[in-house]
Amino acid sequence: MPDKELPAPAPSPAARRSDTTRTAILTAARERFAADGYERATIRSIAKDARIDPSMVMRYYGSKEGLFAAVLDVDLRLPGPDGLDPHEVGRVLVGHFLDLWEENEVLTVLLRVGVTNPDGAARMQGIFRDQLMPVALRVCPDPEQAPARAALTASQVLGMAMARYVLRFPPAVALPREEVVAWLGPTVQRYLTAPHP
Amino acid sequence: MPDKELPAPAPSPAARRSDTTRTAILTAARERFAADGYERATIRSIAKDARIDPSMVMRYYGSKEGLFAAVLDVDLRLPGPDGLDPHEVGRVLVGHFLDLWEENEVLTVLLRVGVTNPDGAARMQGIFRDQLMPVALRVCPDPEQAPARAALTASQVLGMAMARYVLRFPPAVALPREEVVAWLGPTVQRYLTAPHP
DNA sequence: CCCGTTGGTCAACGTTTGTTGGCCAACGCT
DNA sequence: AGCGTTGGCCAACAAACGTTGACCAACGGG
Repeated sequence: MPDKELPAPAPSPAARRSDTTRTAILTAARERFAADGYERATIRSIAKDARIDPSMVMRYYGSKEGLFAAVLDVDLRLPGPDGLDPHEVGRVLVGHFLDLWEENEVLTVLLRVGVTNPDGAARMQGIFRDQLMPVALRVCPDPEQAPARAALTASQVLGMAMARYVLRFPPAVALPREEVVAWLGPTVQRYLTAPHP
Repeated sequence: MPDKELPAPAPSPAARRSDTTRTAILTAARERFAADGYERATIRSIAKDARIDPSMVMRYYGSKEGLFAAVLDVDLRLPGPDGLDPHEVGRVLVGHFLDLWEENEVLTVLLRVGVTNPDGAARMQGIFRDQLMPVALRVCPDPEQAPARAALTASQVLGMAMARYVLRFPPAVALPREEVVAWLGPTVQRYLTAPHP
């Protein structure tokens, strides 16, 4: 038998018996990547958290980078054209991002790895371009300014996430959610809709 | 590592014959740490950049963490009580931070490592607390709100630095300096001096 | 001139990393 | 029952890392 039949019995998204293990790995990886960043999160530690053998990670995700890519499938679920009151877009966006950041650690992973790893930075650029820019295009007065205004918005949102969830500056952590919205909402509102200063 | 008896012939800042090598190491380390982050910047690669032997790094800085600590001696040189027009503090601070960020890579190192490494985050908190908070205390109306207002300021400044110098979002990089000041200046001004919303 | 001090190189160490292949147990069809 | 397929573990690999200590070369005061 010179020809080896590859395992490949279920290339389709059928339910596999190993799905529980797969998601256990994914969950542990998300936590480890969020806590330690890309380089310090080792496959061995992820495997230990998931209570399986390190070699299983390789089997199911090919490599550390493959696992990382699987973790980083992020959908910001930004509001569509409806539900976007142009007068409230600032507060709405800030609140939405706070929700996202506290709902799970994916965004922390993204930020931590985007800062460390060039591939992570590229992925972050992609998410910014594909998900935040359209919102800016919809609400800002001059479409030509949309990229700049989206970038300004991103800078403020990312900065607060940084101070609050990654660096954990005590005053930023202590700030109640509604107060963050009250401060940052008008800023984002201005970045997106105010006339060019 | 308290105080071991180093060869210590010149514990005082006297001129040593090896100073050129020492600064060569420090320069190479700053660039490598800025480009690669703490974990990926290896002592071997730093030594190769400085064209010396890896063991010299150990000799002069004790360990990788020692070298890292030597790199991270950051003085933001924020303006003192004089030269702080309360009506212009926003624009002044934003401009000053842009200067700092473009003058050398130390702040990029700090941010990159602050995000990855817990010690780096601690150091960043220290710089924030010791250097930015006093400014907020001086210009903001209610001293009790100073920490929160300083944190808000830090979030916006850090976020822009992130988007522009670390993640390199194209629209953020393309923004001319004066436009960044025009957009972010009023924001910081409001965070520091406007009445609580 | 001699010799202690300093600047620097070389080769090796022990660990940890991502990754691989072989082996065994449980399943599910016929 | 029989047997191929799948899920999982174990032991090992090579490479790269931080770190160490032995060794040599040049300097400089007595």
